[in-house]
Amino acid sequence: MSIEETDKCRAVANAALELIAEQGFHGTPISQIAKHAGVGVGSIFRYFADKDELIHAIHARLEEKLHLALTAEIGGDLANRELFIQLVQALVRHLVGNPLVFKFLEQYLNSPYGIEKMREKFLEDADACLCSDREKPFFNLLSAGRGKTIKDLPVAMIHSLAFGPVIFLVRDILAGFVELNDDLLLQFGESGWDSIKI
Amino acid sequence: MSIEETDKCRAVANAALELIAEQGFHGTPISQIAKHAGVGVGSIFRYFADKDELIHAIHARLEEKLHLALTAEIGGDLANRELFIQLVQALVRHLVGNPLVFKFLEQYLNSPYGIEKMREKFLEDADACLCSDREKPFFNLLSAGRGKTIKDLPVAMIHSLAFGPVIFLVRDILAGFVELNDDLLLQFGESGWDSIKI
DNA sequence: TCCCGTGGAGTGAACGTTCATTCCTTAGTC
DNA sequence: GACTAAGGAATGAACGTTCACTCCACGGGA
Repeated sequence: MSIEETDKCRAVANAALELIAEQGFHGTPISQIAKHAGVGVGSIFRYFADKDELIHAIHARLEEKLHLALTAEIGGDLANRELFIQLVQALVRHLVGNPLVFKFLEQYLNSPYGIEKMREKFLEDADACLCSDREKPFFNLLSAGRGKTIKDLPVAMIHSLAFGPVIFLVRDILAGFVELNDDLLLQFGESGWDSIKI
Repeated sequence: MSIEETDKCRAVANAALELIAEQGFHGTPISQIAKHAGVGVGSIFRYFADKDELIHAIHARLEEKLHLALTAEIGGDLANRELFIQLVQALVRHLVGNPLVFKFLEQYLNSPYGIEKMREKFLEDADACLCSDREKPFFNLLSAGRGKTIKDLPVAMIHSLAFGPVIFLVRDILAGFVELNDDLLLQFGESGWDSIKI
């Protein structure tokens, strides 16, 4: 069942997102999700075949929202300094502004759930996606510039250089280890570009 | 009990490392670890108070080995292009050469186990360590160069720029998405430096 | 030399708990 | 009354942990 179909469905998904982001997949029993959503345990299994399906549905929704949030702000060729920096800024802002999303996705991508998803995606289209759906559109745009404005390295390496720092930075911001401001974020974006530009 | 005290103890730790790296903490029951180690279930609880203690002990051992592997190769001021590049190369090589170590540590640091460890460390010495023990010595060396050869950004940000790409790259290499050679690794190290150098 | 007593390492069946999932009951709507 | 949605107690599987037991190495007495 689609995650958006009913109010209860959304309530379950939101409750699950909140709890899982804080406690992890194995730390949040269905019963707790049900209570937090104000719903009976049995109802959850009316909306989702099992816990896995619930988790995958949440992931799909978050990926979609993230995608929309970024494509709304960014358009054009990322093999271009200013657009790349805008992308990095938008990505950091979105993730910092939605900590639950970040925490959930981080867990998802570091779990058997995400690993499998990632591998499926990789097999079906080796050039299009590496670590997650998250960067797919940007990934293509980045690889387009290889050898022109961007170093002629394997796409996965460009990807690591571009997005590795972003994930680490967001993690540290949410942990309270860094305080971000506009100027710092700009410098961070520029630094990322420095690592991949020719 | 120390992880090195007896052969059986080591056998348990090695079995646990192998299984947990592949299946995750929650995917590997004690019973399976016992079988894989050729040991009775009860014996494990003779060596380690509980499952958590076993996991922490493995983590401690891996951190120590990693630390030794890197300090053996690297000495001097990392706020210096060549040494920084050497560090990145050594780190990637060690992690790629010991996939189980990488997979275990990645899981550990993304779990409540590691998060707590990380926070403890941070509270006890806010400047010394951020994401894990892994980079502590290098972290200090990196922060020493801030404003001289390295950009004057918060230490955590330098940290993200320096190590974020490394972790992402190793993950992609182990997943089979990139094939590494000496030249590529060198270019990768140089790219990392480009992002943090003034 | 042999035998028996002792201590402690090693074991795994059994226990209690937790959890995902089921399924029967109830409430609501037409 | 018939039908569907919702609820939550019941269920059974899986897990971490315990504990009563086995086994072996060793030492001292005969």
